[in-house]
Amino acid sequence: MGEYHHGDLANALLQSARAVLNEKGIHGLSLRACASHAGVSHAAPTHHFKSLRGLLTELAVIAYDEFTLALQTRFQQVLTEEPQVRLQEVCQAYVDFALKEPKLFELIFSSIPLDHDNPSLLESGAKAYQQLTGIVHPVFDAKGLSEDKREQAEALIWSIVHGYANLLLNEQGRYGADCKEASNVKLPNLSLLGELL
Amino acid sequence: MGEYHHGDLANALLQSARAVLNEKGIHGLSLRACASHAGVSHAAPTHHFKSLRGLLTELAVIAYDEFTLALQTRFQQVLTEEPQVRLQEVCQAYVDFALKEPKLFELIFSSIPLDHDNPSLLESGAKAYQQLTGIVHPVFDAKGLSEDKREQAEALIWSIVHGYANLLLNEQGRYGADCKEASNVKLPNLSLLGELL
DNA sequence: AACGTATCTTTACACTGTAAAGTTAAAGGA
DNA sequence: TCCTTTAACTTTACAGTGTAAAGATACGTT
Repeated sequence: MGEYHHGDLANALLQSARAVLNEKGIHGLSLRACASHAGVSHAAPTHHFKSLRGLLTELAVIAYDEFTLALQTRFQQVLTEEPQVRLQEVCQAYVDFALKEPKLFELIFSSIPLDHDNPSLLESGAKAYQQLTGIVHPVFDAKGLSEDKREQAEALIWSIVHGYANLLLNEQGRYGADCKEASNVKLPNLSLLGELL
Repeated sequence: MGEYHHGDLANALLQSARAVLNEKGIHGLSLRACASHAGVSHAAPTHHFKSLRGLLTELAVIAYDEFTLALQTRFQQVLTEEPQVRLQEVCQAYVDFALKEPKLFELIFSSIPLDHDNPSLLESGAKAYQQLTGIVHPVFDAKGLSEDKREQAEALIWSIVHGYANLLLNEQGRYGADCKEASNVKLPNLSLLGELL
């Protein structure tokens, strides 16, 4: 806890990593760039995170936590207790997070190699998942579905949101970041599909 | 067209790239590994593809074409002309392709840097998109929707499929490739949402 | 005060993409 | 046939990367 040369380099490096990530993108991020950004030697990170993958994993934990918090906060801000309205609102929060923190979102939900057996990551990931299921459950609970059908329905719901966010980020990555005036995109009302399918 | 040392190195390299991609994954693929796999010097690819990005871009073109073909083929195999049934079937083909060629799917739909202004890529990408819209359109055509609503509905449909495929690949990448007995996953019937939302 | 240890730096190495120059083979014209 | 030009590679070289190992330094503890 004492102050060495730097004080709390681990967190400083995570912050640097986040900065570099947002500036250069995931594929432009390098361990040495993070170190340089934090003002330390290029081998310093190795001591705090075993490897680049280790650093990215810890950053993913932060991402998961912020993600969960964003959903939770939005959920609590909804005035109604109508499950359907709450779901729609949290789905919108899901999309909003993806647009507000595209790189962190990508870090979590892409194939970038992380330590997927890291306890912190597992815990934060589980919490996020738990948060999600806790929100969809009430929507289908009262409808008297079989376990099977309910799981299918939940999978479809999250597929919509996740796919929507992903496709948005794809467009954004390819045709410029402001093609949709970022973080102001409205997810269509899910009930629209109810009328049509 | 004449035979030099190799004959058609460009295609050989693409094939090698595909092999390496499927074996080592996208983040394990290297230009030098492709060259070595094709039995040529490490700098040979540069002459045919400007860079690694160039090679991946050409491989993405192949991926797009196979993707489009897969959807098209499935579409034509459907016996009914019922738009809704056809849609479900093509959506299943979408998911099947993602599971059968996860690396190619990832190559296309992830943030891996490609030459997104490459004419071949633009064309193949456009054809894929055209194939997709051509299939959803009939589903909503007869329903007398506003232009706006129809676009929203289409976006939601593709979000479902795309998100479903992505989430599947995520699971697969993390918890082993055979956690769902690959390429045998049934996309829930979309009409399920119609009953519930 | 002195030792041990955590924290960082220096050095080193294998690997990467890519540029540049050298080499070889095919092609085309006199 | 010979010569030139050009395409298809190889060789060499260099900057950048992750990471391991050893050296230096300041802190905490006894």
